[in-house]
Amino acid sequence: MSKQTLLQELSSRGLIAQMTSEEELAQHLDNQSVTLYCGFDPTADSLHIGSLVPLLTLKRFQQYGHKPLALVGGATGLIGDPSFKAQERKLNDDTTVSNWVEKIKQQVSQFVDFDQSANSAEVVNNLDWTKDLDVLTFLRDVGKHFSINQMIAKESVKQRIDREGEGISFTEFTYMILQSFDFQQLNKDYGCTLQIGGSDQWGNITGGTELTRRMNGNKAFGLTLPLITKSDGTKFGKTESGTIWLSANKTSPYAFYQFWINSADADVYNFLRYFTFLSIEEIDAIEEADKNSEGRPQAQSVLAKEVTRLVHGKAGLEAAERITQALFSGDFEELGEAEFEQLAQDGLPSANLSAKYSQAGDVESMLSKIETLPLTSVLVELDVGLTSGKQIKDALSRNALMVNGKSYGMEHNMKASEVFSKANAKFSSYFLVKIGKKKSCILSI
RNA sequence: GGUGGGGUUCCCGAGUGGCCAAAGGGAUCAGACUGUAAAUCUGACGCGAAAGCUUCGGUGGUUCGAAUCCACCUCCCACCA
Repeated sequence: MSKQTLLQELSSRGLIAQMTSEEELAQHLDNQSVTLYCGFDPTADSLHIGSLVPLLTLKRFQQYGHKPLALVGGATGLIGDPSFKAQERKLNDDTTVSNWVEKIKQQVSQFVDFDQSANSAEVVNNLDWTKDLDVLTFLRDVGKHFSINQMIAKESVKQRIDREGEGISFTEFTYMILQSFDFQQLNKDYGCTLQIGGSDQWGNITGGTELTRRMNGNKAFGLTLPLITKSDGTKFGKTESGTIWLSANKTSPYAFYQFWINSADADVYNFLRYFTFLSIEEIDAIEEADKNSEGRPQAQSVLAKEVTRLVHGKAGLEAAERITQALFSGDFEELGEAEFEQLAQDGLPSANLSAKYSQAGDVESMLSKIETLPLTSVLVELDVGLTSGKQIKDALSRNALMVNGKSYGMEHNMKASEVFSKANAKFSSYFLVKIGKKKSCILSI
């Protein structure tokens, strides 16, 4: 690793949005191993790729010898962060949240090292120090340090307050105080002097540095990461099938890999800087090479490969590549019988027709059953990632429904039994169904 | 508690008695062109293969006919107390 400082590296990756007292922070980080933290609130049973940048940044700090604390918001998750949210959010009940906390703890753990060395990472839960805090103590010892005037002036809640037709509850308004209290607490217990987070967290973070100064008399720092944006202005991290999650149960490694491979040219080099540990030089080299070559850039596949490996490991990456290879680079004719099984296991949606449409599970009665059904409803009922008959109808009307390489049109809609006949099946039992270019599934009979 | 303003299909947002499954925009999907890009063009976008069916916070009512009018309820917001 070159003799660049951490802050220089972060900045050349475009990973710094704002920081408190830059000069002092640079010194602080150069002179010693610093304990820093970043919070992750449990708003679902998994984190999504929006949390990936802070997670990886924690690791970058650790690589430079600093000690990361990953805070899971068992307490703050019960309240809900109002920062830059247009609307008041629904409260989740405490058993749900504590379930989520457990899952997220695990997830967070895979991104930092717990090697027990001096800068070994730790996971903490802010419920541990807030659950026994009583209201009066909180109001007297903590609340007294906050000025409402300042709080309502913060950009993160200002638009909520100003916006016609919306308001903010005291509960959410207090979120900032809780998060500030976390920082102060970690400062006291772990000597934590730096908090990082998304740029939407700036207000909450500076609240924490202030409180730490007032309550503990210690200097603390904050650093925020940029909001990841896409060149076309649409929201990063969402696709038609919804959010891209880090959990393999919610977003398969294959789908995850596909998400990255579909990055726009205008974004992909930035994403390489944000989401991978490739050096700046390597990334620049890729960009240069792509510029000089005709046709398809290699950046997307490098990105997909790197990030998928980070999140889903080697096995997950291999599965994703196997499916991608089978579906996109030419002919599936070369797939062997075992590979059909493998694709289903690797995360391509799959279903068994006989099991669904025949009580005895035999092919004959299945075929006679689907004889009367339109393809559109068969494919939807099989629950292989096709949510609406409209999608299929649309594909049929353009002959874009491919079953084992053969395309079908609207005239086949009432001929499901013909399409899925034994004669058409690969190895007498498999169908690779493609709807359009990018949606596929495996059916067996 | 009072006064006023609101709740429309994923989101924003038109629509104030029939021509409304409901304008427009965004997002999304598909096709053509491509590189599983971008841009552009085309189509879809409540459910349904279709005939048709179900919607405009809820329940009742007026009417031949209601997202639109009336009553009550409910939730949200602002201001006042």
